[in-house]
Parts: sequence; structure tokens; C-alpha cells
Amino acid sequence: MMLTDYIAQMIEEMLNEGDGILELQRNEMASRIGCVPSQISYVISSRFTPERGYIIESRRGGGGCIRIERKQMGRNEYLMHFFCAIGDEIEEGEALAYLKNLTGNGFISEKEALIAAAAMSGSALSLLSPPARCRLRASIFKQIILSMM
Amino acid sequence: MMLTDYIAQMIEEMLNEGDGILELQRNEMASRIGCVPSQISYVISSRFTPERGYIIESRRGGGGCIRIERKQMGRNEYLMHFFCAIGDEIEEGEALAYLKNLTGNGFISEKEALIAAAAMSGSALSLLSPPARCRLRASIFKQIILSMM
DNA sequence: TTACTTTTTGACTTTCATTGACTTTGACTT
DNA sequence: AAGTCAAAGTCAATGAAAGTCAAAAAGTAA
Repeated sequence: MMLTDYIAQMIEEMLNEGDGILELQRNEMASRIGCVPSQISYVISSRFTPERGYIIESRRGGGGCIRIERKQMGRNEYLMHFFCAIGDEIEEGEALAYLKNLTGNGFISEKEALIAAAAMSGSALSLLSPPARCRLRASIFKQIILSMM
Repeated sequence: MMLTDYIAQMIEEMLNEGDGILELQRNEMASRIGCVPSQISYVISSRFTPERGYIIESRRGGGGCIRIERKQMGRNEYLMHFFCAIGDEIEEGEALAYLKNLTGNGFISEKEALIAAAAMSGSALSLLSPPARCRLRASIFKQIILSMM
């Protein structure tokens, strides 16, 4: 298993224990795991992004730390957040990340996400020009979210 | 015997052992077999397609891998029937009727149908002209069906 | 044979992971 | 107030893996 995944899983578990909130010390954790401190930064910036529903804050200097919070909103509020975040156009990869977030938080099942992904895939929209695809993908995604509210 | 077939058979066997799911490393497998890595890619893209009931995912970079999943067969013929029936364009009402049929036969849940309906709704496709809507609706629907196979 | 399709290969690209050097920030001490 | 030290942040280099693409080779059918 990869270091990155291991660390990410570790953070997830700590988040679960801490009721969605976690404060960690980068250097301390790194030496516990046996990796360079910036590896922790890497994991956080690549996995615990706001796009996936996490809030990151940190304090440098003596006694500094990194605070990770998993956002938990009310269902509609949460969906509305996505609705707004989509904007007028969206790339396929970004849409997939959003879907992953939605499944991760239990709003939709894996299979539902699969259907949504298929509907917004490049293949489904291949009749259109690439820019038009992004616009229509946004329109479809927003309609899907509305249908879930 | 051709290399391609040999590799394909190998993957099939690994799939059987792994209960329909397999993760492989392209470079590692290629060197084990004694071929170039892109040969593995070729086999996967030519034999383990979604049309034939496989789902492929992959991750690049250090520690990357390719994941192959085989879907249960049997229902595919039925789904193919729908796939063909859709044609190059389809009205919203007709699409809804098909969806109802699919839920009736237990292929998708009510909620999944709702998502699909939203993706193909007139509102979702309102950026397009009415005739273009029908063509794109057909394209989306077919992609959704493929995603279920 | 000839035309066409599939396979094989390898060069090049893109993405992701890991590391370490260097910078910035904040708290504590003097 | 200034200096020191202990954090976290940033960034670029390196390496590891998969993706892409087109040319060459090998099959295949007419």
C-alpha cells in the first residue's frame, strides 16, 4: 500500500474518532509514520480539499498545528452548495470529483453516481464541441441536483 | 498463439481468482510476460471494454495500477435491446417510458431513474435547439445504459 | 497478390508520489 | 524590542507509473 493512501486513511480514522474534527502536528505525525513532514502536507492538499468537503486551517510557529474539519451540512444546504459551485460550465474530471464527494457523504449511491457520470461523460456529449460540452454538463448536473432535493 | 490472446486469457484467469475484480501493475506485468507495457494497455482497451462488461479504472504515478472489474452477464442482452431501441434521437416522453420499463424490471431503482430523467429533461438540455435535444438525449441515454452493463 | 484489419513496438506525454532545501510565521526568552 | 527556535508552507527536482499515438509488422480475407 502506498504511503499516501496509508496516511490518508489514518487521517480519516482520526477524523472519525474526533467527530469530524482533528488537530494534528505535522512534524510529530511525520516522525511517527517515518516520512518527511512535507508528505503530510502533500496528502492533505491532494486528498482533503475543500472540493471534497474538508476545511483546512493551520498555525505555524511554536506549538503550531493543522486543523482538519469534515464539513457536515444539512442535506439541502449541502446540495445547494454543489449547485452553486458548478457554475456555468464544468470539466468532466471536476464533475466526477463532485460525484465522489456526494457518494462519500452518502447523498447518493455508487450506482446513482455511475448513472450521473455516464450522463455527463464526454462520450454522451460527444456530439457537441468541447466548450459546449462543459456548458451542457453543468446544466445537466444542476438539473440532477435539483432532482435530488 | 498471439501475445494479445495470451495476455487476455491471463487476465481472465486472474479475474476468476479475484472474484471478478483485479488490480494489476502494467509495468510489472509487462516485464513478467516480457513485452512492452503498452501491450497491456492494448489488450485491455481492445478486449476488456465496457461493451463486453468490464469496468476499467487506473491511477498513474508512483504506485499506480489498473483495476479491472467484470460485471455479471445475462442482463446485458436485455439492456442491449433498449440500447438499440433508442436510435439516434428520442423524445423526453419516450425516454421516460423506457425508464419506467427499466425500473419495472428491476434494473434500476426509482431514485436512479429520477437522476437519469433529470439528466435527459428538457430543462437540462435547454441550451440546445429542440432537435439537438433529442439527439443528445439519445446519446446520454445510451451512455447511461452502457454504464449499467 | 492485394487490400484491409489487427497486433506489436517504442518514443513521447501526463499524472502522481516522494524528498529535501529553503522560506515564512508565531511563540517564547532575554 | 530583538533574537531564537520550533513549527508549518512552498517549491522544484526526481522518479515511478500509466496514457497516447503513430509507424511497422503480421495476419486475414477476397
